[in-house]
Amino acid sequence: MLSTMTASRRPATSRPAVGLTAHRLMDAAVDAFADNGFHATTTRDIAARANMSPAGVYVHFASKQDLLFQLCRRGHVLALEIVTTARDGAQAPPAQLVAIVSAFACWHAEQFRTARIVQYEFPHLRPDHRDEILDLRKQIDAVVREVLQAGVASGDFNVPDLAMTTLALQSLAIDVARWYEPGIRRTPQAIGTAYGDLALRLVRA
Amino acid sequence: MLSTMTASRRPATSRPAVGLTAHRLMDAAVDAFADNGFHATTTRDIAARANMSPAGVYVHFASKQDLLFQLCRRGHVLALEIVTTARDGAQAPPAQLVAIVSAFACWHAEQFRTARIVQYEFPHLRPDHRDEILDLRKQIDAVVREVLQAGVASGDFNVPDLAMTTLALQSLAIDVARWYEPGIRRTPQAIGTAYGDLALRLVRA
DNA sequence: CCGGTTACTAAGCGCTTGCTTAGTTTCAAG
DNA sequence: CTTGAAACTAAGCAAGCGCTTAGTAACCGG
Repeated sequence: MLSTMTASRRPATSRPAVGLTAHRLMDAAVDAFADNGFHATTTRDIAARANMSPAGVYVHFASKQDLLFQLCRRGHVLALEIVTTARDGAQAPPAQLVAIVSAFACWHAEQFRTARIVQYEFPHLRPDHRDEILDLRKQIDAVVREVLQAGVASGDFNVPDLAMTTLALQSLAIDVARWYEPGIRRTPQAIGTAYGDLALRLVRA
Repeated sequence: MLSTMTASRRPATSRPAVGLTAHRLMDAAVDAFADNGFHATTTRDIAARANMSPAGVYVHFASKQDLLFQLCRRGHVLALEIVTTARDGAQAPPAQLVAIVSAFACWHAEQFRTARIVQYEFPHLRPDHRDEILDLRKQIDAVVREVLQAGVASGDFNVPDLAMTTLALQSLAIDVARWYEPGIRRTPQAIGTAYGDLALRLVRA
């Protein structure tokens, strides 16, 4: 992940990479947007959570919209990475599907604040920004769909409606971000395991 | 449906029931909240969509929050009604489950604007209002859970984790409101049918 | 020591917000 | 016709918004 690389404080070279305070601001914005939604969050609130003055935000981000966009893109890149990594860690389609849904659901619980922005705030982006994000979303969808197709071809899966099942599998994981809250009875890992099992049930021959 | 009863214009008796313009305002607010979210919607926008002056809203509703609350309650009552009606229209647990998930998913597509408010805007209610809504949500959850329990008892279902499966079944239907948009390839009915089938797969022995 | 760049703040500008106020119109009941 | 309640609007208020401006402090290459 590019965006979480060495948060070097005043590095020897004059390249601040992505910046310490920029990260502090992004973290603050994740919390604020996830708690109150994009529109109900004020730039003053974000700044306060990052222990800065309101004007300090604009040193690092062009606008509140821009902050949402960066958060949204970082979150989507991460989500795609999690899904592809899960797939690549298994061989046969059934194991791949379990790994994907399990990891995806687990991430939606563990990082539910980021996930909420990814899933529920991204429609509030400006059209051009939204298009860039939609491309990443299509890539995630493609990973799931291709595993399903491979499973159908190998005879492991029985899927009457490929597109709808692809969507339903993602729905299961995505909706975790809506209902999850920390301190709940299940750990993110337990949720992931349970959902991996449910995913297999949805497609088995 | 109670909310769409005879829109009597200046009725003979002096009882305006629930009011013509009040309904026009609620419909306008549903569209506005669903399109832009609660916080990004202005009272001026709602008023304009209902062909009124901004001040006219406050003849019928105490505040913007109150409008959201009324919408939210009406939507939840309707959702509960749909789920119980679906259950009562079938006898055995498998048929009941298919009916419930099918009707619930179909509703989330057909009335996706209302459903978005029900599912995604209700957390923005004030705590006391939110508690009243949470009670309705628990009733919906109970209907699904009881059908699952009955199916397990009758040997029709195999459900290792009751609470999680109850949640997952609702997730499938709820998430429809997030991705559905009019003009899509599938009709709400087709989505309902497909999701009823998926629901059975999730629980069958 | 200098000149320039970067990170930051205090103050505040222009605008929009939810909502109120004062007043008008409508209309049924007496 | 008169009265009074109800539905509505034009105008606007106080508060809060995103963002800018002007200025300060710290630092770095030369």
